Amino acid sequence: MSEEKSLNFIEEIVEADLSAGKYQSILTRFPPEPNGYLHIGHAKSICLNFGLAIKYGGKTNLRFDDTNPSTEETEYVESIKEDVRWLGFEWANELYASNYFEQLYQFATQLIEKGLAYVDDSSSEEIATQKGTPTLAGTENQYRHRTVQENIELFSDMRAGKYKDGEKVLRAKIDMASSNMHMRDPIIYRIKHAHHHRTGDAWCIYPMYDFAHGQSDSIENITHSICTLEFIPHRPLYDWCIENLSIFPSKQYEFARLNITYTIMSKRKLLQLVNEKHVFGWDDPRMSTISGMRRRGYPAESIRDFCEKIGVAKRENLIDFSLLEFCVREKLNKSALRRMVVFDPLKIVITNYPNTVEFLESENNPEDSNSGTRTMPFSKELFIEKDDFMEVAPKKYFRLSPGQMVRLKSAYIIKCESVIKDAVGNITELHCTYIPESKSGSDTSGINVKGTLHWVSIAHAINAEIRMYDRLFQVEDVANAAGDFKDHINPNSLQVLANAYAEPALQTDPPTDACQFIRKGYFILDKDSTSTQLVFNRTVTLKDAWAKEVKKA
RNA sequence: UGCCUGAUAGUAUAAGGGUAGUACAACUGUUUUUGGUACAGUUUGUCUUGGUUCGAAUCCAGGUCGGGCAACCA
Repeated sequence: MSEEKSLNFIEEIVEADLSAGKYQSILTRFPPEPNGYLHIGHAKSICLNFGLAIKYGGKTNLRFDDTNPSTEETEYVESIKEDVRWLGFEWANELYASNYFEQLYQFATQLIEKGLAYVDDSSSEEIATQKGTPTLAGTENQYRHRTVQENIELFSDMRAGKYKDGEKVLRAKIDMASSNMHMRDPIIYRIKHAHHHRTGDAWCIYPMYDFAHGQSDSIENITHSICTLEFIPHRPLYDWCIENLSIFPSKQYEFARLNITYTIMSKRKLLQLVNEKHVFGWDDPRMSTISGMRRRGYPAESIRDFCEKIGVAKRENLIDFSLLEFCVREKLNKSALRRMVVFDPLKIVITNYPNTVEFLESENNPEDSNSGTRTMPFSKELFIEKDDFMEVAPKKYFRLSPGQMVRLKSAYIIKCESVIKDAVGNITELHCTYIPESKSGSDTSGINVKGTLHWVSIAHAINAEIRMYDRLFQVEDVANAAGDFKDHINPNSLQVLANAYAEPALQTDPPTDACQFIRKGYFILDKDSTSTQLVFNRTVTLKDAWAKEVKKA
């Protein structure tokens, strides 16, 4: 039982319960409301719930918390299932709180019969007023003293559709003076003449979260019901319902939700970004949604690894976005195919190279000896990156400049002989010479150069559109920044490069996973690609020590 | 001026009365046909005041600061 990695507080609880014989095995659940797409915060919960079951030999249910028909849709159910599966998890049962509507109705009736629930005719404003404030006790109203029989009939009439929305509610009769606001006779059923995505028009009353969640856990025999910190004040009510209904005692445990710098983690705000067209959709690669990250090229393994690294605790946290990027790079460095793409071209002519084409071999991934090689056409006229040449080079600049030599990756060492300019003095091309005996793999030149550049043969290059993403927000702590969160949107979060020049392998053999454009970063083919136009999303840049050096100067 | 929570490097997370450790970030080097990777190293920390103890991040008491709670949302 003593592993190297220390346990988080929930794992400790589970191990204690198991070793005390409280449970033979554990059952957890992931309970999203189908009113939006899943985001990286949900991934933390998914990894926790499913991870616990895997680690301790239990099971996990996927349960849709669909008790509010006005916000929920089947589209969301489908996306949630896709995202959980993509993350690499399989649920034991696909369930819905709406499966239990009849059972929940019976539970409510039982409470009424025990004198623990009553129908209240007050308006929502009246109920709010009577509730008091955190420092002022609430007051009881006349409806609280209705008889059991009267309540049974009224509740039955509510179900039968005799009342309009808001006319009546069912409340638990607990304590209007409780220091916990949630215990001041919480509403447990409301009237909503709305179409439900699963039960259709069968119901016009719907249970509130507090009367559905715990009971659903209990019905499923969930042993450990894990949720976020804001539900701590609900726990006494969760336990109250289970106790007064005498049903299976599921237990609720709370952990701190995930926050990441420069991003938002709220379904409501994410929906706003989509509706107000600040992004192109739920799966926009800049979004913190699972689908956005998938489209961006983040591997599921990286997201799981990230969730493992951030840990589980009760303290509020704000995780550096760079940790997520680290996880992505760490995985992709090992698995991504290497390719060459020139973003901003500068033509070079190798004056002493014949008018022929040579196919040079280049490794697909130096980190993976099983990844093999590919060939790249090499010719007299090439493109290199404009950034990789400076007419007047500063100290420690290892790239090309007049009279200097560099290696072209997997090809030859070249020397810049002259700079060709147009009438206004713009550099139009470079004339270089190559060292024939410096060919990669059979270099006998004895020359050592500091810089290695990526390149493409102009005649063979194919066109590609590159979409480069940056953080969506400009402030670290978006949720707590002053003003509206939309004031902090980064106006440059997307830069599109319409004409990049890619090596032919990218077209003849399009990669399905993210690949590395050497010296540029990791990129993945986007679904917007067509047979004639490749479109790539930048997943993440490479670390760039030179950029840092330049910044310092 | 209520109730509930929490506080360990810049950010997270361990140490459960006995060496404050790990990861990311930052910074130095070494290696390198990616200024990538890999490797080696450096910097930075127990909110505060008392108490118990041979010994406290850990136990006790007070304070300070942060978060949550008054939706017919979840």
